[in-house]
Amino acid sequence: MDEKYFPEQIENKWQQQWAEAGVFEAKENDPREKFYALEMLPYPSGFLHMGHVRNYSIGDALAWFKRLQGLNVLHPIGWDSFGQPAEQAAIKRGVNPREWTETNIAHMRGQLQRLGISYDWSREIAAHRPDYYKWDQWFFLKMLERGLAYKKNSQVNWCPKEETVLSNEQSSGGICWRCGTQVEKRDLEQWFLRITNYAEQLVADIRQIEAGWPEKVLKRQRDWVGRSEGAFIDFQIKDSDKKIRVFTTRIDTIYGATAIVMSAEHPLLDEILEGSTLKADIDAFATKVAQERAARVDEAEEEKEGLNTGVLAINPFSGETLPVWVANYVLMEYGTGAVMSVPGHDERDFEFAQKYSLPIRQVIAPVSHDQIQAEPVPTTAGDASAEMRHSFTDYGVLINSGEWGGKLSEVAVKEMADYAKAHGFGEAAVTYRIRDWGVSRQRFWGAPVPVIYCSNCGTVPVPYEQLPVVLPPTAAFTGTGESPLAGVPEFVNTTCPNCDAPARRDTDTMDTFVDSSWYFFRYVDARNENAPFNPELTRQWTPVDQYIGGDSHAVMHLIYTRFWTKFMRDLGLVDFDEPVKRLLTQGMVTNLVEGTDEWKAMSKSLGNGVDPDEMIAAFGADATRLFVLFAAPVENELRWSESGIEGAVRFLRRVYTMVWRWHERLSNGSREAGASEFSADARALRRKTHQTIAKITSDFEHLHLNTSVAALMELFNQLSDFNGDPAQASESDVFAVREALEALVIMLAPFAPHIAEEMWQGLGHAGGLLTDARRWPDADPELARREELEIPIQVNGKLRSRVIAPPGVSEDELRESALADERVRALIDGREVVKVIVVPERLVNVVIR
RNA sequence: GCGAAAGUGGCGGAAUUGGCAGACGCGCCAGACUUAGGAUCUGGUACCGAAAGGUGUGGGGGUUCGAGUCCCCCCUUUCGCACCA
Repeated sequence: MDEKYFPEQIENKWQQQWAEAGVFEAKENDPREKFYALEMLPYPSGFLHMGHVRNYSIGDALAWFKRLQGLNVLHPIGWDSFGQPAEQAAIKRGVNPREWTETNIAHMRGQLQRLGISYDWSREIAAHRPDYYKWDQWFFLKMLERGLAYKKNSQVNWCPKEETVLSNEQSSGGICWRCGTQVEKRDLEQWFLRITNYAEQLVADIRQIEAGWPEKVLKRQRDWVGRSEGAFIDFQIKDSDKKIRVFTTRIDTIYGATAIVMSAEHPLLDEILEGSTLKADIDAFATKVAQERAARVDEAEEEKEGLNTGVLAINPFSGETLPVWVANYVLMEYGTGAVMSVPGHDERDFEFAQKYSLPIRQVIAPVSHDQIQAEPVPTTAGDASAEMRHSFTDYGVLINSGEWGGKLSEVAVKEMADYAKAHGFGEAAVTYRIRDWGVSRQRFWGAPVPVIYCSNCGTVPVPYEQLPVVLPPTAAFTGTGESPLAGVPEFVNTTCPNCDAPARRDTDTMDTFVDSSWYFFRYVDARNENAPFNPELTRQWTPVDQYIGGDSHAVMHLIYTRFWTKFMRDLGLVDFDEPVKRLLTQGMVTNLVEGTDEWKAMSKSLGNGVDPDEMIAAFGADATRLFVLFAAPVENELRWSESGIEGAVRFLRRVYTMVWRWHERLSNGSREAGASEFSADARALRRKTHQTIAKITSDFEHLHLNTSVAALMELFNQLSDFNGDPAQASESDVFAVREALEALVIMLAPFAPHIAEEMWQGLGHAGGLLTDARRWPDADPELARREELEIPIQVNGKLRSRVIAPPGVSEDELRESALADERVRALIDGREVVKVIVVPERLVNVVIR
């Protein structure tokens, strides 16, 4: 090692050695316990940003830790390389998406390598290459075979700016998830995947991962699936054989229904209004609602509006006739697109009824023991609108409900659904908010949908042996909204696999979330040409032990990949339900926006970005990574600070200098503890060493990396205090220093691997830190134990003194020495000692009066 | 509006089961070495107070010998959801 710390030199040296020795390449035939550490694969935009650096530094620390602990670690990386930016670049600047993407990947790979992230590059994948997307297509065909992929003409979310279809998740809130543009609705033939078939499992299996996933992610997933238990009820239309089906979670309130309210988009409307003089009005209303919804910019709720259709429906329980309304607050996308309006017991219905003077009827009374009822309970089934100021939405006891009166809501909910089923006008039902996953994209830069349309045979799947359906080299990027592939005759025109007649290919490509739904299974067997992966190998490596990424993927990616895993399980490719055991959603990296005092996520448009390359050049990869991990807990926002990173270099340089001072003495001296006794200082150093080992080892369990770094600094500080002259040091001192310094170097490796390797070598070790042997030190609890305890003494809860006591001191002894303490005696003099609380080995509290 | 999480020095943040609040770092102050210091090293650094001592974990109450930690009310911030029947 050199006397001075030159990060660039050391980092180049070790990056080269690691690559040559292939130390990060995971081997299958390895008997050691496996660990799969995974970070979300990046989109190759061209440049790494600090969010990536944080993500990969966390993952790398864990990967190193597990390797040093002697585990067989799989730590791969790849590229989410299909997607819109490449195509935008093609449209705007005429560059070829493939070349653009490959150039970006090459650049970013270089950046990752300069950061020294310990990836197994031999398993690198890229979604845009035919050897990868072939398997997207393969999975698509499997879905098709099993009826999980289907085509339907549907209203889809359309982003006018990006000229493409978006999934429901991608257009959440009516705006495009990428560009923020107001989303429109369009009618298009689209491929869908039946994720709804798995809705129940997506909720139920959450309990398998509860322990390892952040609750906030699971909550969002539960909300997305939106499971809701209730009942369907059919309301017969008066003087007609048509029925309106409603979904309700509160069938117990059905005697309180005073209207049926349908969505303005409800397909049944046309039928039931046939010949009605109001039809034109209703149509106009429907158009208006659609427009208002599309134009809604602010997030506020619209005022409820509705229109009476003049049609009447019959309440199957009470036989009563109810008016049928349409209203803007009933959504076609949820439930059945129609509700029974129970203003007495539903806030929205209440508001609606108030506005349109519909009757309000109370049919549930609160079950209260001693509490005065807030609302009067009418004894007749009359209109209660005058008395009620709010709806009463709690469960209670049924009143004004015919033969059901007196039953508790909980009971009625079940029995009334059974009754409806027995009489053929409804049944208990579970609905879900989640809808099927629309995967068609009118895009060039994606995996082509492997389907052929033949005028004789109809829709024909591309035979497996003809996969992959390869993208043409280029196309005309007009940005017209039609897939550019439609303008490439060599691609479109083909022959029917069935009858050899001329036929046309599907010109849509798949949503890029398809690529990322299964990519981490491909890492396991990245070069397999005959299958997406070998199930034997996935059995060895998956599920993923720890997945790390931003929480922006809490719903889309992470729900799709859970769905995909369940599908692969049904195909027999994997034998578990959940792909990821533990998930960490790391916080954002923010920086001050110039001219303000606001911390915002780094971005080009705000001009507050920090270039990782510049940081590496100025401070080194090790210091950059160390700072990123030290500056904040991994799940918190990380506020960038240039002076903070300087502190990290300072620390590394100090450690390096200390190793330099000792390295000759340590690499020659005896490795035995020797017969001589340890001095008090040496014992204290050893204590700190073993305490630190214990602390960091357990911190890794919860990825408390910031406190691990702090512990390393503490150990170093104690070493500095110990120090002394290496040439004069006794054998036992040398032993204590070696123990501390070697532990420090090894435990630094997950945070700053290059300098750790360099120092390890400097301390006289050949062959690098990573071998098959378990190198992580073990904490010896005996050595970590304190020799004497400083026990705080409180009087009436206030700290007044301290006494020194040996470990294992008895409660009586502690009490005695506390009461004998001079300062305590002065305070209790002339007062009555009420009691003395002794917390063994920790604290004494003398209570006086 | 609903839901969740969080509020600790000038800043980022530490603090097993309630038991010494402020670890570690940044910044700042003083000193040393220096032609110089935005390098390095040493020491100091919650607040008030000359000191003794007192006060302190968003605010108010409570439980307890003892509360950053537990309970209740309120305030603020961030995030998520937004008519889900």
